[in-house]
Parts: sequence; C-alpha cells; structure tokens
Amino acid sequence: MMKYCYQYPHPAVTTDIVIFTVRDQQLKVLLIKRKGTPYKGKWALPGGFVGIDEDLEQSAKRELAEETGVKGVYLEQLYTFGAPKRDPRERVITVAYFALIPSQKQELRADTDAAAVDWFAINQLPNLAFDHEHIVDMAHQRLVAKLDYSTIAFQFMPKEFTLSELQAVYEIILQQEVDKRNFRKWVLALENIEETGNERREGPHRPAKLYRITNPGEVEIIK
Amino acid sequence: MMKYCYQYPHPAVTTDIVIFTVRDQQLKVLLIKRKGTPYKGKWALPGGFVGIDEDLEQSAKRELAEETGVKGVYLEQLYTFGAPKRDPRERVITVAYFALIPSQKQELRADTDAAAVDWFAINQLPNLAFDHEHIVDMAHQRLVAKLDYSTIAFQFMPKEFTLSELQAVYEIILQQEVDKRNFRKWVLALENIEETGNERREGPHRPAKLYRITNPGEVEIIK
DNA sequence: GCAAAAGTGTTATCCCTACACCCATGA
DNA sequence: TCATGGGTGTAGGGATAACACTTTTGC
Repeated sequence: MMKYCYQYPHPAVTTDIVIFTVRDQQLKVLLIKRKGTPYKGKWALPGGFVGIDEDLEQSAKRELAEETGVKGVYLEQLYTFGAPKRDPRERVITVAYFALIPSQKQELRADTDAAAVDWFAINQLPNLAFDHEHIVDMAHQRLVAKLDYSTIAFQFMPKEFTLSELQAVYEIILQQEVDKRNFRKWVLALENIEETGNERREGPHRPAKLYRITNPGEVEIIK
Repeated sequence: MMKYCYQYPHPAVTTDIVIFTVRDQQLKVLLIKRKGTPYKGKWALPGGFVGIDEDLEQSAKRELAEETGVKGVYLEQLYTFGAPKRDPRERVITVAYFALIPSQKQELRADTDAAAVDWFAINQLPNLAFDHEHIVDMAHQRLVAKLDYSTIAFQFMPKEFTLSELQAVYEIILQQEVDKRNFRKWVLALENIEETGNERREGPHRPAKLYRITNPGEVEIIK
C-alpha cells in the first residue's frame, strides 16, 4: 500500500485555482464543496495533487476541469504556499493559480471529487478549508492591482460586449464609479479592442455597438 | 535506507535563490559551483531541498547561508518551476526566490555543499545546471520591471551612499542614461531616503552628501 | 588655476481628470 | 412623446522630460 519510498521525506504538492467571474453585479469566486476528508463538507478552492509526471499548470487545468467542468482558461501562477501545518494530513505545498472567465462561458458541473460547485461573492465567502481564504485574498489583491496596469479585466468579457458592460466590470472590481467619457477614451486608444460591426438593441434606448478583444488571452501591460 | 514511504508518488521540493548585486559597473548574480551530482562542477543557483517541517522562505534562507555565507537578506518569491524533466534524478519542483544585496555587504565563503562561490555578470553567465538560466532570466525581468514602479533598487545600496552612486545603479540595470536633475528631483521627493549629514570627499572635486534609506527592507510601490 | 564630479531651476509637453448634453430607440 | 441607456469634446492642472551652468574640492 505504501509503495513509493524515498531516502528523505517528501512533501506532497498540489495546485489550487482561484477562478473569478463577474456576475449579478458582483465579483465572484468559484468554490467546490469537499467530498472527502479533511474538511469534508467545507467549501474550498478547486485543486488537487500534482501527478508525478505532470506539469504544474497541466495539473491545475486538469483539476479544474475534473472538479468544476471549467475548461480552456488562461491560468496565471499566483504564489506558492507552503507553511508546514497548512494541511493536517501531511506536509502539503500548493502552487496557486488564478484566472478570469466570462460569466456565461460554461455551465458548472460537480464531478467526482466535489459534492457541489458554486459561485460566491468575494465579500460573502463561506468559511473555507485549509488556508484558502488567504489564497483568495492574495488573488483578489493581485487582480485589483493588475486592473491598473494591464488589460487583464478584458478576460472577463464574452466574445461580444458593449463598452458599458466593460465599464461595469471595472466599477464592480474597483468598487467605485468610473467616468464614462474618460473610460471610453482610454479603452478605444488601446489596440486590442475593435468594433465587431454588430449592435445590441435591448430596451427603449439607442442600440449599443458591440466590441471584441482582438487578441484573447494576451494581457497587455500598459501605462 | 528508503524509509519514507507514501501511498502515492511524491515529488521532491527545493528552493533556489537568485541574488543580485551591482559591482564593477555591472549587474551580477551569485552562483555556486556544484560539488555533488548531477551537474557536478557546473555553476548553479544556490538552493536545495526543503526540510519536511521547514517553511519555504526559511529553507531558502538556510540554503543561501549554508552555501554562500550570505545572511539577512529580504527574499521575495519569484515563481515556482515544475517541468517534469527539469531534474534528471527524480521529479523536483523548485520554488525560486530573489533578493538584492549591496556589493560590499558580505564576503562569500564556499561551504559544505559548494566547491566555489562567485559573482557573474548577468550578460556573461556560464552554462548553468538544470533550468537555472531560465530562472535567472525571469528574475532579471522582474527586477527591471520593478525598477519602474517601486523602490526595490534601494536594496542595492549600502548604509550610506551618494545620489550619484544610486543613479549609477539605475543606469546599470536599465542599460541607459538617466537625467541627473530629474533623477535627483524624483529621489528626493520620496519619503524613504534622507541625508545622513555626512559627506564623502574623494578626489579633486566637490564632496558628495551621503544619504541613507529610512526603512530598509520596505519596498515602496510608486507611480 | 584647472580638472573633475556635485549640485541646482525653468520651460514645454503630454496625460489625466472633471464635467453636461444630444442621440436613437421601444413602448 | 417620453423614458432609458448610448454616445460624444474640451479645458485646466499636474506630472514628466528636456536642457546648461555654477560650486567645491585636490593637486
């Protein structure tokens, strides 16, 4: 049963993934309800053990797909957490990743390792297993910081979107209002956004032009 | 001999440390010559295995001290590298850290695990063991990026220094000239630098005022 | 007195911010 | 025609960038 033996003790290595989306006017995080021990029944970040011949990012993608059904996202490495007692079972070092997805991108499905999957507003998180609250905090800080000097928030947007929708995303994450004219001036000066030629008409007002990201997955560093 | 056994295979985890300094008008990296296999006799980053109950940053500090004699530096986590074949012995995942030290801070001494220790100019590195060249590249990119929006470069300075010396550090890392008046205006507007009241007289010219960092170890995020 | 690095201000330019009204539509 | 969100320009202030001469010293 205990058949993998080493001359010196080895820690276990996992990946955990913080997936953000913007939905119902809130910044939300994807969590799973743990099926196994420890912390059975508690909410936690999706993640799990790294295969012995598996690349770290591959591992994160696999766990994310297995536990939540989410696929095809651009992961960014966040930080590696390795406090000796962070897992009660054994020494576990976790490499945390984060990513942003458009809210309507895919339906969630709880899979083998998870009893449930759901979105939680960042400021209304349940108690989390392990040090996952700390991980979410750091991911949140990183996200807010990156809004300022990159186009990372564009990853929240679906294929086609209006400038008002994009502005709403910024306002929700920054928790403050943004000037409409300055925002549009700034966005339209960037080179990675363009009109699709289509418009959306919904409601008793002027139709909105639709835009697309020209290089999805690329995060432009700006300013 | 192989007495640490697990139900599933476990990777080994190491830390590696990229230490920068500015010396002889060049940006330099601290390397050790490997005493053991693999890559025996090759130059590599200082680093080694994480103790099973040891914090990651602790481990990096310990290895650095053991192998090079360098102590008391402020480490920042850089990135975690885990490609499956990056070490020929077994699966090894390494958490890389980086730090900056003043050039005259401490004398180096090769210790138990290292046959030699020395500084190498960043653009004249020898062939390195493992994927350490990749790690150094990433640390270098991070350093250059941080010059722009933080006071990280102040960590290169000794207790007392002149503004010309500080400017030279910026010019060496950025590989371009900096305007003297604008640079001084910018530095003196910061709150974490102050005159010591002393001056340095060396050579047939006006003596230079000496400055100190008011909060050593703190990296201010600016702009 | 001369060579060498230290030290010092002003101006022009660009970018960011603040701010208010007309437009196109569905009902 | 009215209510609703979409769309647009300009002016002022603050920060950044360019630029050259005087000061203090050792020899």
